[in-house]
Amino acid sequence: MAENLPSCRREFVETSGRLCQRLGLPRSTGQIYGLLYLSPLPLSLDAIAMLLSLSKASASTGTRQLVAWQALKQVWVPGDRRDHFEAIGDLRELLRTGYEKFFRPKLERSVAKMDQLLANLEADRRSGALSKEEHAFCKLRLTHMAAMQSRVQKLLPLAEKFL
Amino acid sequence: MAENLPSCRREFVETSGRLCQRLGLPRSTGQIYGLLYLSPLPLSLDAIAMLLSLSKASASTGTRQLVAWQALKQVWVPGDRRDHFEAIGDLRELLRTGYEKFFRPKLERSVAKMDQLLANLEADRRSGALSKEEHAFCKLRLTHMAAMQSRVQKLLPLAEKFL
DNA sequence: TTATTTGTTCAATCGCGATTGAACGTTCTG
DNA sequence: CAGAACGTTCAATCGCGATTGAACAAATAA
Repeated sequence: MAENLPSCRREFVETSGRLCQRLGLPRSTGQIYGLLYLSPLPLSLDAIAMLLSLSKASASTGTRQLVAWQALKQVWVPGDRRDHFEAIGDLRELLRTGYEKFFRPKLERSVAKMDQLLANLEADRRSGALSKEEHAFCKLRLTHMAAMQSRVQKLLPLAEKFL
Repeated sequence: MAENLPSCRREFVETSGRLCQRLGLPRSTGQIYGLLYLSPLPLSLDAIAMLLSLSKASASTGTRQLVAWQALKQVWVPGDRRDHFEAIGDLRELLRTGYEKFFRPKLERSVAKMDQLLANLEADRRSGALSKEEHAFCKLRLTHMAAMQSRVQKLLPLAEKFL
């Protein structure tokens, strides 16, 4: 990022990059979205790579990821055969699809996992690997956790409406 | 983790370890909490390290972290001068303090950052680094984001009550 | 056709933070 | 007192995933 971006945009790129990093996503992805979120004009891959001092490879994978998340859209710029990208500014919708594509599947798998754990618990009891007391204790804790899980599952759709 | 844990507990350790890993926390931390969450008896540092095949150093730092988050408590076991640890089973409270200690400070800093960005925006406008149109566009987007931020800030305390 | 531009893919590298082993201070024990 | 048990700290290492450079395919231009 050695380039001629206004300082507020440079700072925003840095911030959004770090945010993504904290969330466990590639920093470059956040930088790309940050760059385009404050860009009045759509930018080409080359421009993105140059403005952010990223390799073309990173820019390519990053943009495709972001398009898949519907955080960017590709726009056609007359007289230029390169793809151009612009940010989709609707953050609410972005959160919604993020939840759908990211959190929800994970939550559902965690619920399935919990079922599996509870089944395993009974199997261990039958095989004698767990004493009666140990079994009772684990069952209590696991069911408590399962209850919390389902509360979270119910909460998120509500949160979506609230935002 | 080469040890004599019942398979359901071994699996739970693995799962909670991976969960923490996904959340950007040390895997060992999740493993420790998972081990103790399903342990009817408090365990010593040595026992934790052995059962999880972790170094004493990891066990030490992990347990202290978890104690700081009020996810574990230290209990005294008569006739043993080692510290013993047991999990605090109240997950709701755990989430609450996690929010207080982890999310809230981060949110507040992000709000401060947003103010700074908006100030920077005006400075760039005055210095001529931003054209009138660019300034207007960025301001629109940033204020939109600020609004979303404050909605999230209002949501989280409500979510806490819901759970 | 050949040369150029554009974007993707993939093995290799790099950076960052978790993990470790060793050295340390402290507290207990004999 | 010396020696052992226990926990912590810290520099060094290790693992994992982001990032890259190069090779590639596809589309366009000359």
